Amino acid sequence: MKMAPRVRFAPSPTGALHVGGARTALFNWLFARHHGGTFILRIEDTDRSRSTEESIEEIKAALRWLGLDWDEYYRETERFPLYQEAAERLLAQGKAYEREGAWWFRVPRPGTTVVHDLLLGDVAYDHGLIKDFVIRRSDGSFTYNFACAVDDADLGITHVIRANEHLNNTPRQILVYQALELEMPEFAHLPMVLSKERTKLSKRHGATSVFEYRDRGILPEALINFLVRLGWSCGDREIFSKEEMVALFDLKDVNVSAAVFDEEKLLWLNQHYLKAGDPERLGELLREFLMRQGIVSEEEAEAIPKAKLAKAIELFRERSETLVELAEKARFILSDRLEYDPKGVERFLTPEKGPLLEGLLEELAGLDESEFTAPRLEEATRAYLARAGHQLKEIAQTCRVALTGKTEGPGLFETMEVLEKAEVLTRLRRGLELIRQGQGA
RNA sequence: GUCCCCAUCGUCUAGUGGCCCAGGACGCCGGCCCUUCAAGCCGGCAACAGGGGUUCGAAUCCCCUUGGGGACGCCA
Repeated sequence: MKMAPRVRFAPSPTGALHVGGARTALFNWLFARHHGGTFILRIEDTDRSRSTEESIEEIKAALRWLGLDWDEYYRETERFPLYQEAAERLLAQGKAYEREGAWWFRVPRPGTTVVHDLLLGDVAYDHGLIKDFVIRRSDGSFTYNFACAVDDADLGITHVIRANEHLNNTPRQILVYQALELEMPEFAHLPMVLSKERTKLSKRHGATSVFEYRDRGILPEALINFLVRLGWSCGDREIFSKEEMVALFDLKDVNVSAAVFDEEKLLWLNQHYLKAGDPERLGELLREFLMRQGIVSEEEAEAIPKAKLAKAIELFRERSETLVELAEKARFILSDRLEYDPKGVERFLTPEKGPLLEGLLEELAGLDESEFTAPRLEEATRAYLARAGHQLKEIAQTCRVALTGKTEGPGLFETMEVLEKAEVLTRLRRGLELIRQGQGA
């Protein structure tokens, strides 16, 4: 029986959590959860000049938003004595030396260090190519390659799962383990996530931070599902709930070549989760989104009935890829301030449609409020149209523009249902008014 | 420049020597449905980087070339 694994995600708090880091965190989290192990969040803030408290909080918030919970939490700046003791030991043993105030690790030469990578196999490094490196800066702080190895050993990390860009650091860390006679973890270097320009992800290439995607209306479950497929696969499957990922995830199904972050596919997944999710829950996400983006005030957002938001989700999720789009499309039901599409008005609110629209208005006015359900509305409308000798398609768009200001949207009768009787009559009358104005002009 | 990693449709990938004149998904194109836009359904286009080996047989193994990416800090 193997020991339960202990893995860590070790970001440096020098900025927002970006999607590449999120992917690394996800793989570590999945590995831990799949094997019933421990997932540790360790903040690598040994570079005090570049680390900020804001970044730490944002990274934690982003991980929580993604649903990646950690079991243990550490900050390297709080573990100073550990590094100090280890560094002094190396100095005393002559495995490190001081020069110009900094402490340097003495790389044994000649020699070779082989990284036994779980994904890549053996990778050999000639010590002739590895320069001595600083372990303790002249200001007394410790460097990454040193603190990282000491920490991983001290925390009993069993598997170091990190991005491929760290592969070349690994021999140095192995040297530290050996010099300190520490037990070594397994290593697994993940393929990089590349921008669509095929370069390392950075702020230069548009949205890269997790929260930027959130603010662009991406659902956390969509982002997680998208990220897990960057380097991991399970036959032909594309859709995975978090529980399914945990059950299915295995390092042996992780590949080794870099993956490009394809936003089109993210958008498709996002719409998938929009369509598949519980309307009430998504409705609440929409409420938060409306608030956070300042689309409506906090008071307004809180005043919107739960049922109405759920209805907005149901009506618009088949025609929206993101919450941004959905919020925009659903505006006409969340607010009575209509914005008419000029082209739609010009094309459909025309004089010859007047009489038919007016007739429909009268017909609907005769209906009881309780009859404002999509099926009943359709029945009544079709009956009226049949009597008048017209077809639905002759009036549908006119009606839609009057009700929503737009030429596209959900089914006409569903739209009427969600608007309810009073609002439908008001807007239809306003539409008639616009027709008359158009005539006069 | 040096070192390291990688190489299947535009993109994410399946494939682990014969089941592959290469499968799925996104995107794209066409059709159906239809009160609009979508969604859905059906169909289509599209790849084993090149060259050498190994083998009865290579997308799968080896070598070279080319291409891509990453690392070369008292950053992580």
